[in-house]
Amino acid sequence: MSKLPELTGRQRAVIDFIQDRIRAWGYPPTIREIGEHLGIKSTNGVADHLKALQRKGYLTHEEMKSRTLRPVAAGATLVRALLPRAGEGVAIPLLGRVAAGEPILAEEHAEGTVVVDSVLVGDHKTLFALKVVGDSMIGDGILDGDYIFVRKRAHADAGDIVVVIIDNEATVKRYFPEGDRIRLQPANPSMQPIYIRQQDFKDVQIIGLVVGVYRKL
Amino acid sequence: MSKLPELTGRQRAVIDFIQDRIRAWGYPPTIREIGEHLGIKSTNGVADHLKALQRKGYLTHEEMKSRTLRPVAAGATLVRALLPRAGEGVAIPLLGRVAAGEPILAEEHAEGTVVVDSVLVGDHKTLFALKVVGDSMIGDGILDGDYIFVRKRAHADAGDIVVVIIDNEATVKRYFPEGDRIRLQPANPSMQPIYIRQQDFKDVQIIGLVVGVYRKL
DNA sequence: TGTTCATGTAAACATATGTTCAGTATCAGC
DNA sequence: GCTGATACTGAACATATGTTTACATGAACA
Repeated sequence: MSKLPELTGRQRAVIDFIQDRIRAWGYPPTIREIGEHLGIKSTNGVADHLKALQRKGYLTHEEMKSRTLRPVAAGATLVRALLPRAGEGVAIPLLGRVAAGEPILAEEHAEGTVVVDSVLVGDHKTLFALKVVGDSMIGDGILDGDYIFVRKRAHADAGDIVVVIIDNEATVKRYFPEGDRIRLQPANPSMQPIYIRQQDFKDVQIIGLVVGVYRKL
Repeated sequence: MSKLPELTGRQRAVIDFIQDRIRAWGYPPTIREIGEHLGIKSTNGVADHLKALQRKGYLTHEEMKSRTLRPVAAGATLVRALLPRAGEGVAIPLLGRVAAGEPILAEEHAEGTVVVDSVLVGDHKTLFALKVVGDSMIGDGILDGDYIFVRKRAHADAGDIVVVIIDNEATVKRYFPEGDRIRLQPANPSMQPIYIRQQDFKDVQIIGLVVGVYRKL
C-alpha cells in the first residue's frame, strides 16, 4: 500500500464527518452542513479543506453537483481504522417459513431483508431473521411477533437459545444436552420441556443460535 | 410480511433506475436525471411517479433536499432482491445519560449511533436510543441491558410505554392518566406503581414513546 | 357519460448548493 | 523577514435541484 499524505486534525475532522454522515443518513453532507457541524461559518472555509483532501487523495467530488463528496476507499479506511467505529448497517434476510431439508438460506425463502447495526449482531454473513410465533420463550423476553436474529450453526452449547426444526417446524427453545437425550426448554412456566432421545436425534436439526431480538412496539 | 401495493410498469422503471444509479454512481439521481433517462421531459412527470412510490411505501425522500431519494428496504427487495442495496438503514443516536432540562437530542449526549432498518422504527428524525438499566419492565419483555428506541414526544396515550424523567433520572414505565394523578406502572410484579399528583406534574417530563426494543444475546 | 387515475408537457418559482473573489491571521521553515 | 500552507470570514454569484400550478390525453371503471 502506498502511503497517503498526512492529514491535519481539521482535515481529519472533515473527512470523518463526511464518512459518518454517509453511514448515518445514507448520503453525504453539503458544504454548508459540514461547516455547521465544525463551526465554520464560511462555505469557503470548508471548500479549502475539501480541496486539500482531494489534493491528498482522500476524497473525490464531482463539480457543480450536490452531495457528491465521496471518501476514497483506501484513504477512508486508513483514517477510519484509527478511530472508534460506529456500526454500519448490514442487511439480514428475513425468512418466512423454515422447513427441514430445504436449504435454509435459499433466496426463495426470503420475504425481505432487515437492516441492523453490525455492532448489534456481529458478522452478518451467516445470519438470518425470523418472526416469532407463540409465547414459548416469554420468560426470556422473546414475545409473539418479535423478530429474532439467528446465526446459522449446527451445534450449540448448554443453555443457548437455539432455533431447531422438529417435525418440519421451526421452534425456539433453550438447548440442554443431558446424557443420551436433549432437553429443549421453553421459557414459559405453563409449557413443558421437549425431550429428544438419542435415537431420534436425526429428526431434530439445530438451525442456529439466537443472537438478537427486536420488538416493534 | 405485509404485502406492498402493486407498481405500474412506469413506477417500477423509476425505482429500478434509482436503485441502479445508487449502485453505479454511489448516490441517487435527481428528478431531472430520472426524467432524462426515461424520456420524461417535465420534472413534474417524474415527481408524480415519485409521489406514487412514496405513497405505496417503496421510497423515502426528504423535502427540499437534493439527492435524497432512498428505496425502502421492503420495497426495494421485491424489486431488486439480488442487488446490493444502499441506504435503507437509519442511524439512531444512542444517548448515555438523560437529564431533565437539557436538550434531549443534543449531540454532546450521543455516545454513538445504532443503525436499524427504517421499516422497523419508522421516521428516524425524532428517534433516539437508550440502554435499559434495571428490570422494571420485565413483564413487557424489556430486560436489563436491552436497547430501546424512543420517539421523542411530550404526550402519551393511556397504556403507552414511555420514557419519563423523574428526579433527574430517566425511567421506562407504562403511562396511565387517572384523573388528577398519573400512574406510572412498572411491568414487574415485585414493583409498585409510581403515582404523580397534579401539583407535581411539573417535576415529571415525558420524553418519548418506546417504539422498539433490541436485545443482544 | 362522467370520473378517476396514470402519465405527461410546460412554465414559472423557491431553495439548496457549489464556486469564486477579496481579505485576515497564524505558524513553520528557509 | 519572506514565503507557503493552513484555517478561516464575508459576500456575492451561478447553477442545480425540488416544488407548484395549469392543462392535456387516454385507459379503466361504475
